Amino acid sequence: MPVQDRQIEERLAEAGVRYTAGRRHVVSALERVDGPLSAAELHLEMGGAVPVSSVYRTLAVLEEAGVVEPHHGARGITRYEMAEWLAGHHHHLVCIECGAVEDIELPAPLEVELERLVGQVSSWASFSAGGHSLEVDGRCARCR
Amino acid sequence: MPVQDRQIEERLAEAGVRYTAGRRHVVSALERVDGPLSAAELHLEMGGAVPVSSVYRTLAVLEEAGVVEPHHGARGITRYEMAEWLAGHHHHLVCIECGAVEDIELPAPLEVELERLVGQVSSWASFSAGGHSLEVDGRCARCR
DNA sequence: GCCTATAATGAGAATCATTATCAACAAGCC
DNA sequence: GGCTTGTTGATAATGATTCTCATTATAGGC
Repeated sequence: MPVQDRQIEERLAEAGVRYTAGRRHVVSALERVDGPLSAAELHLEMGGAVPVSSVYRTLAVLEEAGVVEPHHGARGITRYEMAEWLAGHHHHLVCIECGAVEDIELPAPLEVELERLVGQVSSWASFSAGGHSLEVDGRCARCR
Repeated sequence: MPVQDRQIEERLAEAGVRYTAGRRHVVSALERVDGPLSAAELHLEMGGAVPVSSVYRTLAVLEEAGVVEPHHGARGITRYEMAEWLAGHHHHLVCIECGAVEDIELPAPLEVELERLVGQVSSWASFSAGGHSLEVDGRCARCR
């Protein structure tokens, strides 16, 4: 229904896959919550509507199509959130205790500097730079 | 022998643990290579001298004592490198393909800006900020 | 509407990094 | 020497993730 959904459907079509009910479920759960969610958390968030096994597969498909982005955290847990072009560019506060992640936006001037830097990095190193993300590590309110 | 080793020994003593041969092995392997290493990679780097099981335990001890820092990557793999106070502050190029990590240093002016920002963040969010790290994602030379 | 080819799903087994367990061992101390 | 406590190595257990495969849904062509 929302504009986003159209864009997602298109993106999936380009990738040659369907935008099925299960996949819509996962996407809308990710849109509902802000901050990345793991497969298990998504499974819960959807009240068990989609089995864990399918959540994993769906996330892989969505990642492949560039609809979601992974974020690797402590204890081998991978959390996903809507890709930058859908959710906007932002950075993360990561709790070193429980792995929870909060989104933050940088003041425009600093963001501009970062952009410029990332551009330079690409030429220094033999490295084709894509995105960038600033992670601030610390302890969240609950773990303090 | 090097100054570093003294500092590490002290740090471990403060934590109430010994700086044993196995632990020295792991530390020197981490110092030898630049960029973070996983338990398995360390095991190899040391030619199997220290069994994997002990590598994991050693890394946990070293992390607890603040001698090394973890870096969580794709496929649930955690890589470790010498802590900031031993290796200097730096940032990472992360290959989204193979998970390899290269270290980079930021130009001083940008680093200063970052420091300032991280300080502010701590007050905005109910979050006690510790370190920060900028991750630039892309494809490394080998995976290109 | 009905078939068929193909994509997608669910349940459970398999994999792989990591963690815990526990018996054997070493270091420091009386 | 014996005691206490920290450390190690081998192996079993755990937990997130991936794979497999039989079943089900979907899109097109008729």
